[in-house]
Parts: sequence; structure tokens; C-alpha cells
Amino acid sequence: MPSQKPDHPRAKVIKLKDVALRAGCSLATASRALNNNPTVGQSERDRVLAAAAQLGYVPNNSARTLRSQTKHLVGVIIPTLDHAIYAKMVDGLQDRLAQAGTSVIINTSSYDLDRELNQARLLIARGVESVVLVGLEHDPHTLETLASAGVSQILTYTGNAGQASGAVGFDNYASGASAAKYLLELNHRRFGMIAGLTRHNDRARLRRDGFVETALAAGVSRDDVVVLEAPYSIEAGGASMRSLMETYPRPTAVFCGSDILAVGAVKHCRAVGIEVPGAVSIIGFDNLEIAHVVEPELTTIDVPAREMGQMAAESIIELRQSRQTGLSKKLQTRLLIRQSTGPAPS
Amino acid sequence: MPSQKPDHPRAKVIKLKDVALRAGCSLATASRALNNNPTVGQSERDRVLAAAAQLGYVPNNSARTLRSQTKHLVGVIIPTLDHAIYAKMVDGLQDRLAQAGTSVIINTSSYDLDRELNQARLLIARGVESVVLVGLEHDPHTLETLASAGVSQILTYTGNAGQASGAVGFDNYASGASAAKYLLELNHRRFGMIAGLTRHNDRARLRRDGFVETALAAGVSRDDVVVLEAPYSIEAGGASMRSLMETYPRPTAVFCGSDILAVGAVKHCRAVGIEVPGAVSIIGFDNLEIAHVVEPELTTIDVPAREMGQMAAESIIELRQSRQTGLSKKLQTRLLIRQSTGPAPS
DNA sequence: AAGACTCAAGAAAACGCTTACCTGTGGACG
DNA sequence: CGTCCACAGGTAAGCGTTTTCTTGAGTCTT
Repeated sequence: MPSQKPDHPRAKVIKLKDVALRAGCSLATASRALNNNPTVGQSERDRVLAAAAQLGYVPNNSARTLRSQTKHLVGVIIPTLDHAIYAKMVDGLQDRLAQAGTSVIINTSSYDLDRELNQARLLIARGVESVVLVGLEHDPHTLETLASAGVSQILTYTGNAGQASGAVGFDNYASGASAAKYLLELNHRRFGMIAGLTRHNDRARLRRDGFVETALAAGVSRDDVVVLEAPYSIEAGGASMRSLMETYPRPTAVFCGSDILAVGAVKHCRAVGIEVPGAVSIIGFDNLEIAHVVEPELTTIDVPAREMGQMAAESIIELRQSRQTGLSKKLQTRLLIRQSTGPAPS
Repeated sequence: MPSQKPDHPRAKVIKLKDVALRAGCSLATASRALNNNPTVGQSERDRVLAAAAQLGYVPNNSARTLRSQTKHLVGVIIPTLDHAIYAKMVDGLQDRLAQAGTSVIINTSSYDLDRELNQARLLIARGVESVVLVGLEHDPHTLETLASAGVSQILTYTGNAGQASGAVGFDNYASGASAAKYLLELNHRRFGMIAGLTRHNDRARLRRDGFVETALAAGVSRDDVVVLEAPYSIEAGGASMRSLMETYPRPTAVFCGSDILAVGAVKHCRAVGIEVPGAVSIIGFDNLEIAHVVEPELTTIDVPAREMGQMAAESIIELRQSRQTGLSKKLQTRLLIRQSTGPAPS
């Protein structure tokens, strides 16, 4: 159905000049009034504000940015929006930043560091003041390029800022360790782990190391901690679980680097008749919605993704003032005990 | 750990002038070369391109936008990124638009039409060329404001462009109808439906109407189609299912307006010992990941969310050329038959 | 061989805004 | 009563591009 509206062929867009004209003052005064510059008198200011409101004036951001070099625009590069954990983070970021009158541009890299570098270039061109990245590991050019363009970099999901301007995350190592401690308390002594792909992914690596090293430190033999890697998908989780269940002696507890993998693991067990948690306990990571949906409900480690986004936003706002560098903020993860874990079978 | 890097205090940013200088030509020629303007000769062009590459030149977008009035920036306002169905759409949109050198700014409205209007204003100020919205129903001011600022509006999830510049979606009515047809073929004659909240939500309403009217047209009595509404959450789905199961005679098939609701419904049945699909068949909508996770796996209607985002991107790109209005593109939904549906109990 | 024409490339204006600098007014002070 | 100062408000210079207009060199036509 073609529109029968008058069609706005040459939509007259209101400029600062129009406002000034209407308020009966100069461009400069109008600009100052709108920017709360104290040197403009009360009556003048009121007239300008009224004129702007009546005309529905919206400032042209390109012009403002070009002239004043203040951006109020940040970029974020995440692997994919498909994964709820990133979507939530972005949601938090966006929310907090919107309150500060700042917009966010999203780019996705599909876990490809080359693409990430490209996106970073694009964001620079776009004139962002900061870029939010995921994890510690990046093409060195990426951080360099950003830094030399004067764009600050905030890392998320990692407790370590490294070369970046700031970081907000949690301790992946400690989180992995806490899973191990909990399972040890339940008397488990033979473990499996289904980690995400650790190449270019420090988060996956740290979770693994925290888990494995804690188990070893408690006297578990190296042979009794079997670690596999899998891409983040339900199918891959299931396949890995199959492999683990074919080892002998079988692990009695399996820690997964993501709920996605854990769901695959649980589904595999149900399909082949292995009882969860009777025969094997399973722990996930992230506390995604699916952790609630699968049966039995998943014991998992809750990651405060939304808060992380909000904190990243705070960092960006702080960075506007001080030129500090290397700040890093840590959030806490929580082990949520649900139905997929239990004492080791005797 | 504070950074020990030299710190880039006055990061020299490369401008077009620098490129021109290095290539030994004028600003104008450099600009033309970089924009593939055919009037510049091969040798000159190569020199400019080489110089730009060497210096790592990235054009200043504000300046470009200010001068050329082409924005290469679009906004999208969705209810929330938390819901996979929207995240996927945005992902598709972003992906396709990035190829065209266009960035996207995301805003979330939390299903609040007032907030949506505000976000729209913000996006206008930001200088977007188009805004992507969800659904047909909006504060009339929103579309108006956008239109009079010369910003085109693309609607998604709806087959009808209404007053907007374009729409890309699917037929919610027909999708609801197809669920009813399928269940009728399985000899079901008493139905329940758990719809999303239909206030300000034409999508939820159309799905309901399609389902209900198809059932009635097949001779099912009005009393045998019980419709409830629930907000999109697992818990609400469960609670609604409880109510439906308490009616007498009980429906033998329930259609849910979203997989989220369907998952709640399935979980409730399992909790109280109602067999799915033995005693009651359940159909979802959206084909979210959780449809695979729940047990039994959910029969559902697949919505091509990512494609929808991509098509929206195409529409935007087309709109740049022609000033056409009212185009609407339709995608197909597919009924995916899995394990949560079966013949009516005799 | 001279005029008309084509075409690559340069000079400079323009995009809409902010801000450094300047001007003119009124009040305080000597 | 004159001088100086404070201060509201105006003028105009840019911010980094794109694009129009112009120029000059070469090519073609007759």
C-alpha cells in the first residue's frame, strides 16, 4: 500500500540560524544559551530555549563534533550478538550510556581478530571516543591503532587491563577454581572439563586453568582431569560429553566453559541414559536462560553481564574527565547450585 | 597495573591534507581518488591510495557527513536486546549494513512507546538516515517526527508498512493460522492459546486472530478456543498453562505466542505430570534456541529473524537511491514439527 | 593550423556549529 | 565627572571534508 501522505519531499530541517533569528539574537548567543554557557543572560537564554523548543530544533551532531572535538559516541566490538551473554552486556552499556547522552555503535567480529581490527578502523572513522572490546586477547595492531587515534579502549570479561585504558570484568581463574572447590567438597575425585576453544581466548583458558590447577592442588592426579575443547554449541557440547563418557574410569563430574556446552552435555546424558546428577554432575558457566530450561536445571556460575556493561559505561564517563589509564574494575561471579550437581557416586 | 607505554598524549591524526601532501596533489584530487570518482587518472589515483595506506588515513566521518549530507548511519529501536529474536535481527541488520560502510546505533525501549519516541529524537540528533522499528504500532508522533526530520522508517516483524517508508516482515496472521491447520489435521478440536500481551502489540494480536479464526472456520465452537494473555516469560507461560489445564473440558492442544511461553507451558506439564504430547500438544513461536533445549523439543514456527534484519538493511540501501515509499517485503515462516505435538488423544 | 571541445586537476566555497576574540554598554571607583 | 573594568553579546575564524566552478593542457575537427 503506497503512502497517501503528502510526502515530505524537502523536509525543512531547523538550524541554529533559524533559532537565533527567531530569538532575535546572534548565532553565538544561541549556541551559548543551548550549551548552558553562563555568560548569557537569563532573559536571552529563555528566549533562545523557547525558540528552540517551538521550532523543534535538534542540533546537527556532525557539525558539533567536527567543531568541538567532543564525540559522545562510543563503539563496541563483540564476537556476536547471537550469544545472550554479549547481548546483555551491550544492553547494560547502552542503557547507562544513553543516560549520559551518548550513543553506541555495535560491530560484530565473529571471533575473528582480523575483522576486529577492521571494525576498529571503522569506529575510529566514525569518530568514537572509546571502544569496548571483549577479552584480553587482540591483534596488537588493534589496541595500537585505537590508542594512536586517541580512542580509549575498555576491555570486558577480563580482570586485567593489559595495555588498554581500562578493564571491567571478573576473575575467570577464580571462577573456574570455585567450581572445582565445590565439586571437591561433594567428594568428586575424577573430573572432566569441556572448555571453549582456548586459542585467542584468554577467558576460556583461565577458566580451564583455575579449574584444573585447583583440582591438582587438592591432590587429584593429572590423569583424573580430562580436558577437551569445543566450539560454543549445544551439539559440540554433546559430542564432547560422549568422548568423556567413553574414557575409563569415567569422570563423575564435568565442568563446562559455557552453559551452551553444558546443555549439550546434559542432553547427551539423557539420550544415552546416564543419570544427572546421579552418575555424573555437570556445571555450566554464564547463567543463561537455557540453564533454567534444561532438565535437570543447571548448576552454573552466574556472570553479571549487564552490570559489566554498565560498569564499562561508567569507566568511559570517568575517562572523559581524568586521563587516567590502566584502571580495572572487578565484579563477582556466583556459583548457583541447582539440580545438575550432587555428591559423587560411591 | 598502570600502563608503562609511552602514552600517546597528542596523537597525531592523519588528515586528508597529509595524504594529498604526500601524494603530491591537491586536496580535491585526493578526495576524488578515495571516493572512486572516475575523473581522476589512474596514476594519480594509485599514488593517493598508496599514500593513504602508508599513513593509515581514516577519513573523518563528521566532516564527510556534514559536507556531503550522506549519513551512512542508521538507528534501530527494539524492545530489548535480551530477547534473542531481536538480537538476531539486529545482528543481521548490522552485518549487511557494515558491508555498505554504514554503522548502526542501537536503542532499547523496553516496550515503552514514550521511551521509543525519545529514542527516536535522539537518533535524529545523531543524524541517522533511517530508523528501524519493530512492529506496526507506535506513538503516532514517532513516525511523524521521524518523517518530518527526513528520516525514513523501516518497520520489521510486520507485513504492513502503514505510514512508514517500508516494512519487512512476515504474515503473523497466516502463521497463527498454519498452527491451527496443523493441529486440526491431527484431529484436535479443543484449543488453548497463550498469547503475548496484545496491547500495543499488533504482532501478538494477529497471531492470535489467525489461530482463533482458523479454528472457528473449521467448525470448532467458540467455547473450545480459550485464549489467555501473558507477558513474555517462562514463569508466566507456566502459570497460564496451569489455568488452561484447570478448564473443563481440557484443551488437547495449546498454541503459544512465543517459545518462551511454550517452554513455561511444557515445564509446567512435566511438573504436574501431564504428558506432552500424549495428553496435550504444545506449539511455540520464534524457533529460539531454547526450543531445542526443552524436553520434549518444541514444535514451533520458525521466524527468519536474521534474514529480516538483512532485508531491512537492503531496504535502507534501496531507499538511498529511489525516494520510493511504502515498500513492503514479506518473508516466509515455517512450521517446524518436533516432539511436542502429536495426534489428539482419543 | 586555428578554433572548439574534452578532460584531468586545482582553488575555493560550503556544510552547521563552537569559540577565541573583539566591541560597546553600564556601573564602580578615584 | 572621567577613567577603568566587568561583562553580555556580536563577529568571524575555523573544524575536515566534498563539490562546484574554473583553468589549462591536450585532442579533434575542418
